[in-house]
Amino acid sequence: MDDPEAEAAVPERLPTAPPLTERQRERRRRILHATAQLACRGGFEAVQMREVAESSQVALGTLYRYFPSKVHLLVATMHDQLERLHGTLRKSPPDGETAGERVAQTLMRAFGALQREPRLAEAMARALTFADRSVSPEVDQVSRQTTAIILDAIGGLEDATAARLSAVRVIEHTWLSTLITWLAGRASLAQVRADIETVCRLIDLTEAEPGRAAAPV
Amino acid sequence: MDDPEAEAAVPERLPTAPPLTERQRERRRRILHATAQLACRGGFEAVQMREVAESSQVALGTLYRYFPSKVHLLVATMHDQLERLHGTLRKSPPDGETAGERVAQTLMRAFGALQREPRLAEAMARALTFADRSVSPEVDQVSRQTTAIILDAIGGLEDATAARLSAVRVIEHTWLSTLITWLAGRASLAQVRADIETVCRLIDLTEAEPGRAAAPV
DNA sequence: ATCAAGTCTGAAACTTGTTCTACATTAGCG
DNA sequence: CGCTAATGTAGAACAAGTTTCAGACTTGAT
Repeated sequence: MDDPEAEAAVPERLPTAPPLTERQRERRRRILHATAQLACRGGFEAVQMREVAESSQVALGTLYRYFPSKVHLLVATMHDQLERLHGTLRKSPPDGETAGERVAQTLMRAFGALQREPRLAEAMARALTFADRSVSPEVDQVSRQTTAIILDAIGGLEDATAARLSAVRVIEHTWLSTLITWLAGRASLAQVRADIETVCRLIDLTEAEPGRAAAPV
Repeated sequence: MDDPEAEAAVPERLPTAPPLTERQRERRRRILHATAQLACRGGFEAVQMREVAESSQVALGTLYRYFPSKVHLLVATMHDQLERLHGTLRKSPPDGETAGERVAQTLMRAFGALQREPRLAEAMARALTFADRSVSPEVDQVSRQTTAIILDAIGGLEDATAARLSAVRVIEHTWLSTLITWLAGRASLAQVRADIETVCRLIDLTEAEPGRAAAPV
């Protein structure tokens, strides 16, 4: 019936971006701000739709018009925060020797940033992994953002090989998982660091697209 | 306050296993069976506590005495299913050349098994990553099981080095994440396979512990 | 067999995500 | 301007996870 294996093709209605008026963009901003604030105080469960609506001075129905579910709301919040983070990261590029080291460095920096508001991070990360098919487009967006951050750290503007893209995906998975594991108190910071460094070695095992200099083992 | 960084120490009350009577074990079995059955039909959302209670002929309050939340229930179900799976896998060990190949082979086999009941897999996997601190002991149990499966595939009975353990954790994260991503329709089977194979290379980059071939403790 | 403690049951209540309804406001347009 | 469709509002209603409670049933020890 609706098994997976519908081969990942989910355009949905992201492309349909009806231009928002000023007041609407303002409302949206207020909502995301209220969400982040509530999340900072008490994580996922403190983000209650009625509270968000009240804090952002918007009716519950309106909140649902902007974000069709709590998960959508939190994934959008993650998108928002990641954008900020990506900007920050750009300003001080990693200085590792190999691409793998640079990626590890960048991810640990990102990790540090999220650590500063652990409850917000928890809310966003849990929403992200709890998301079902109906949130796929939005989750994909976040995923593309993460990919962009990693590719930035690798540095080369070249197209990556399939092997390298696979490595990037694996790194992404690992990054999110370790984050969640740490947030749930099931892993120490040392383990997180070790795992990030471990997985980032995969980058140095893959060649960049021909014509570029890369450092194999 | 209760930030993470309480340095991952979660004994909780798993050690306190009050011996169950026969009828109790029977009830528990019925509950897990009903859960799996409902999950097979409609995934996470079809597992409704009232339904589970009714299907397993147990009062709602009793269900909650056995499993303090829906997430606990589904994580326990995963534990149950993994036990079964581990048994199956043991019977036909992987035949790859390198440890990494064997691990990849085993994980793809496990993946195949879960694919057969995608909705059940979805329910269990989502519960697992959605779990918060209150479920840490149970999630850890599942994690240990997965680790055991991977170590089995590696084959050596030797203690693994820290580097290798880190690799195993990374593989675990990747395995779960790809599963979820596939279940949500955001990745193709080919990508799953590529990512599993990619991450399993990490195993062949790490040496097994020198000399000793016995279990300490 | 009996009693106390612990378990189970059925049903209602409570919480929070989500939906719906009836009405007010706004924005774009002829 | 004045209309109309879309958007926003307040609040009730609904759904499913979780809690609570009074009373019946088991169990284990005496």
